[in-house]
Amino acid sequence: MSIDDASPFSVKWTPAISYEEMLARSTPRPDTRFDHYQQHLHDGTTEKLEPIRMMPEEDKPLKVVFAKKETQIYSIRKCRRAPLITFIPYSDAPPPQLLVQYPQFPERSPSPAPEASVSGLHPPIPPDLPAVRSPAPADPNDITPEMAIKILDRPLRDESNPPDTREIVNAFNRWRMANGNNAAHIATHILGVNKTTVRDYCVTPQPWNELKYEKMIYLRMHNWTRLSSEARERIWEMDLAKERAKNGSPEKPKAIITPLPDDVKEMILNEMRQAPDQVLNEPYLRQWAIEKGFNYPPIKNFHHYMRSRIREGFPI
DNA sequence: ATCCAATCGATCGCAA
DNA sequence: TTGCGATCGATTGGAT
Repeated sequence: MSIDDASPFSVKWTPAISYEEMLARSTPRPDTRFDHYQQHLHDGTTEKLEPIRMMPEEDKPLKVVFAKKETQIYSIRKCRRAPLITFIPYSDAPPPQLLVQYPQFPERSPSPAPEASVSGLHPPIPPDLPAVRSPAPADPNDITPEMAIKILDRPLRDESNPPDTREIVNAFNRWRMANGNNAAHIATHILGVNKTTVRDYCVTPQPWNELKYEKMIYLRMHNWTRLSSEARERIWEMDLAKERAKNGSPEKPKAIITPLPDDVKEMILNEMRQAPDQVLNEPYLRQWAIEKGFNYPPIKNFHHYMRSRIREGFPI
């Protein structure tokens, strides 16, 4: 199947397999489901394009955005008059295999905001705001990188009634798995941190009121998932890493070092002693942190640090 | 000055 | 072959 189009790039797109076939594969690597797409250039050569996301929207054709690695982003939005991908009904549910990688967190019981927990006196406050309106302009095309930063960093309207961070992570993971899960781009440009850091903070999201400076990561996730898909589409193509590095951009919040309590350190060392020859791998540590109710990143750090000490001959 | 929490980023092995 | 998660050394800098 090939489709002629009148896009600004004047290319022809050749999907090698159908979308249904791609879905049937149910691969846990959604970003590779389109890896057979290529563009045919005027000079007769072809170039493989890497898909970077899918944009499912109700009652609309599926949008797929391609990127030619490290060069230019091609967006189907730019060539609406001739959709490059045939109309495909998109099921909202990601393939089940994807959920295995990002298990849903159980709902946390009532809001942990202690100072605002006077129930019965007031009607229930609606959970935060419905969608990010301001400072986003009506037309997403008007969003500038500077505005995008502000949109993503927009504080909660009501800090005393914070969202459940587990719901934030769930929503964010649903979005990323349904949209190609380009982890590196999401982390670097949308959230402004390394992808390893994002993964670590998605393991055991702490209650909003207990978050320190890393609140920024969850806030950006929160704001991102609540944007209109048009605004997301627009912001996605921006180099926000560059924008954040600019002079005048809001400074990255400084880390607040919180030493692990000694008893927690001792528990980790015990885990390590129980399997002296074996590597305590990250999936195990993650599960352990979840079960114990500890925040994962410091757990991982301490374990990592102790392992290097042990290699240097430090006894445990 | 030292410890080590927080973060980054290069590299590896695996699965598709 | 490719991209991902996992691994782990390196770096930064907060806390004492």
